[in-house]
Amino acid sequence: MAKTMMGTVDKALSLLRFFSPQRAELGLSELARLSTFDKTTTLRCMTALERNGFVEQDVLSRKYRIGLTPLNLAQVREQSFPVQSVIAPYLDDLANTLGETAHGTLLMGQTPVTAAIGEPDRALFAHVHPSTALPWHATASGVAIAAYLPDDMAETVLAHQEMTAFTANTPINRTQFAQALAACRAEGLSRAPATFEDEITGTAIPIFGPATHPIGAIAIAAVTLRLTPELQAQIDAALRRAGKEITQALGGIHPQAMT
Amino acid sequence: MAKTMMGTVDKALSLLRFFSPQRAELGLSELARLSTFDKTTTLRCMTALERNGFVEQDVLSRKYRIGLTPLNLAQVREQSFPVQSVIAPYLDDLANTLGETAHGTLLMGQTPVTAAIGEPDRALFAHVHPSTALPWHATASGVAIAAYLPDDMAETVLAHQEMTAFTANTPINRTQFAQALAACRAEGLSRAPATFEDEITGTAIPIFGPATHPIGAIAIAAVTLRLTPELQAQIDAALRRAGKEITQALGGIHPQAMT
DNA sequence: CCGATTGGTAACAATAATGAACCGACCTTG
DNA sequence: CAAGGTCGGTTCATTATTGTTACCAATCGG
Repeated sequence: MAKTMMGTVDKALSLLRFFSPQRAELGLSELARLSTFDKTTTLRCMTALERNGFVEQDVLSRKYRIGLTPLNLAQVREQSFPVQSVIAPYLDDLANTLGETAHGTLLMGQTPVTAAIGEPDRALFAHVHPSTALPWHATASGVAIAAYLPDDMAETVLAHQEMTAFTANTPINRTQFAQALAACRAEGLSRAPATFEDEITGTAIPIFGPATHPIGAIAIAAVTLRLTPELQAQIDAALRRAGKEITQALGGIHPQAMT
Repeated sequence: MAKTMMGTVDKALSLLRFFSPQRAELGLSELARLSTFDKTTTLRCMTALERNGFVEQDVLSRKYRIGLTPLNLAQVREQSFPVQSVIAPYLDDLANTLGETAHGTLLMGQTPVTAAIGEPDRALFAHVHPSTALPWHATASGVAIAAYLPDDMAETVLAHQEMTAFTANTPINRTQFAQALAACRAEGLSRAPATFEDEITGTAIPIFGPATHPIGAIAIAAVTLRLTPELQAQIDAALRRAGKEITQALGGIHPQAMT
């Protein structure tokens, strides 16, 4: 019974999620395959999206790409309730002072997506793909958000999780994942030692919205090799401070669990 | 047969268009009234949009606002097929050299929306609302785009036009509007002498996409009082040049009508 | 305390979405 | 060059999704 009861608008909207900087253009059949929707269903959704400027079609290749309407919506959002522009300066600051990559992840619908990046001014640093969806279980940001998700949402989100192993350290079953969540709740901070990419250690802290729900997270993606205990301590402290300030700046409220 | 039957996804998507910087938050009933959709229809659409992060609901006031997903989509779009970031520098340049407000309008779905603004460095200049929909008939940008729209789209767009009079000069019937379109096609440039706001004279030139369709326009909103014939000539020349360059930079093609 | 809002729900008839089969066009590939 | 695989797009009977009317509970303002 819990098979597939997705409204048509949900289908249409979810199709947009398959576009990313890496996959900026998608054909009809391609899109239908990815979404597991029928081809005609996909077509109708895309034409509806096109009518409203959410996607546009290349005249020659007939491939689809994100349209211009989202630009408008994003501007409206940022002008009235800025989030990205609030987080960005903190990330730049973190990256500069810590010398490692800082990135902000926002919860978009049901998936965490990298929304802003701050890169340190040095030759070698972790490279984070911008505007790309992140796996819940394998990233520090994902765990940090999931750890504080309200129960109902946590279930719907974690239910159909893939738990694919990106590295040897990636948690691949519910037990390991639950451990990571518990550890995060205990410390108020999530740690991802090479769970997503080898050589990179993630540390993340959630950002809260006005309902004590997490709306995202900020994280440091540090090169494991040069991650001394001292640096880790600096990262932890800096993240805690920045997280608190950002949550406050956005008018958010920490759940009582965190002091 | 004005009873347009719209698909459900169209309804959901069109609901998003009612949000603007001026009206950043909207309640359910409010939204239902604006859209003329039924209340429960509106509710179902909004919850679907919320599920996917296109809107979010204020916990206290239960009002809706644009969500975070559009931020992601906008980033994906600009990273792969930049438009806004291409136009913006031209606008700044135009504003500086001409001393009047320059603004870029992009065709989003069926409506032209201000996407970028360049303001001159002086005390008095025309103020253009950012991220706001523009009327087709009353603005130089609207006319410039409409004049080069493919026939099928022109019909669907112009069919249900309101033609409200903003000033004494606003074209208020199809004949006057058609005249403006013809004038624009003849000159390759549209002129709006106080058709939208008194004291402001608009001049616009369309920007073309790869299919020789207009995808938007750039315009100068000049203070009529100081608009000498010499300045108008400068504006015309600067717009023609910038329009050509932007169209080219975006990989667009001018229709043969324009040389 | 009242009537008029608000957001949200339940139920059913009617409409609109669905997906298998089909099409023509365009590639490779044998 | 014809076979076999794509591709985007169309048609149409079946069926599930949608819109509608009605009803609730909670605010709001006087």
